Amino acid sequence: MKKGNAFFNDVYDVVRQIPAGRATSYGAIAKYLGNNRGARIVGWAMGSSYTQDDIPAHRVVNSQGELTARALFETPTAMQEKLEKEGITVKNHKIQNWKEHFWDPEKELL
DNA sequence: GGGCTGACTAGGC
DNA sequence: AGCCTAGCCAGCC
Repeated sequence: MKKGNAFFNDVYDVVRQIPAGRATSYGAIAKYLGNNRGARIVGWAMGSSYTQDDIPAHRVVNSQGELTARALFETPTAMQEKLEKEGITVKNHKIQNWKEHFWDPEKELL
């Protein structure tokens, strides 16, 4: 059995299944994959592949609904605009009504 | 093979 | 309430 290589694949697969207008957190994905403490790996895994158009990285934020990844985007506002374009209200780089926009893979993908 | 790093999270001060 | 520290896991040098 291979190592975390599958973990990366799982992360991409989950992120791709995130519906528009919704967002999830690294911790949620990590927990869904079995690594509730491996949230950093999730973010890093995508950080290494956020360049792929198949992965809506802008729909993945931290547990606070904060757009922590905007710094890696081409522009610091690209992430926010993408989310707003999908119907998510973003204020001060944070998702408003985060609880309502939160997309839990454990509940949706279960 | 050991150590560092990282889009995190939760707890402590 | 805000800042700091510790923990965890997987890839890369």
